Amino acid sequence: MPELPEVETMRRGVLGVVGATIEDARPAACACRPILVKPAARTLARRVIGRRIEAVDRVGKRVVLRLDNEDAIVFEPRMTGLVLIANPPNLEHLRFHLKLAGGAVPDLWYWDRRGLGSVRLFTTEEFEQAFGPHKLGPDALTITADELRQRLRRSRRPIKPALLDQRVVAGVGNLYASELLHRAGVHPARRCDQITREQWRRIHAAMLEVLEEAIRHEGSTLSDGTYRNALNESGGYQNHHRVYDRAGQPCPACQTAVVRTVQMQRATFFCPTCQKK
DNA sequence: CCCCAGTCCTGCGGGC
DNA sequence: TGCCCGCAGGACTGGG
Repeated sequence: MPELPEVETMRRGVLGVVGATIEDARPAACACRPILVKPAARTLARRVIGRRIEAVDRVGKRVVLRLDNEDAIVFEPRMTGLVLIANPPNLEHLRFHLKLAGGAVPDLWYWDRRGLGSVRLFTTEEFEQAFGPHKLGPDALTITADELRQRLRRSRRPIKPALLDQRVVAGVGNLYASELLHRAGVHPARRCDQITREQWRRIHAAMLEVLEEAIRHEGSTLSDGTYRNALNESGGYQNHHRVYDRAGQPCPACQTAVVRTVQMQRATFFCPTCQKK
């Protein structure tokens, strides 16, 4: 479930690799089915060994290691992936190992229980192809209210699934979409083309507030316990959720029971009192 | 272009 | 108590 706050927390947690040189890069010695590594592990290793890590960035829900030849290693955690500089939750699902020298931290690991994530190496051209403006919208932390509105105001889609579209805005996932719409007081099924300017302003403000607050709490670790920060510690924002995974429990604002619905085959949570259709 | 269903994967919780 | 099915939702594919 890593969304923007969780991936940003991972990114901050591994900043110590900046300045390190890559000594080796290989799939971890585990018994599990291999994840997607592109190009193939041997080629990837040949191209990154000896390279210095210049920066750690985030693009949407991915962690990006910028190398000194302008190539980029991109970790995409999808549902259950973690970028770690400490012991992983278990050895069984350890997927990839970057052996480092000369940084402020030992080594960097990619762990992924379900294995839906990937480790990929991109040239600048390939990176632009994959994550350029035609593929990925502006980041949720930097998009303006007007930009968000312009991108959706003519769409007939309901607002909640629209916020999950990474071409519209990058970083929002299922959990924070429900949370931010509750804070904005907008019903998740409200059609984008029927949302007022004032509501767009509130949606944008709530998006920033929720994401920044979640980053301050180092993300949400749900009941399955999968998400951890780079040091394999739980996040804390799950204790501040107002609607997500709280069906039947009282809305913190008005005590009405939170409702669970399904949109686009995904669970949506909202308060029928605070979020009128 | 716009929108949506289906797909991958594993662990777990609910129901019987 | 044990087993099985369905669900969790990232991003991508293909079709209408």
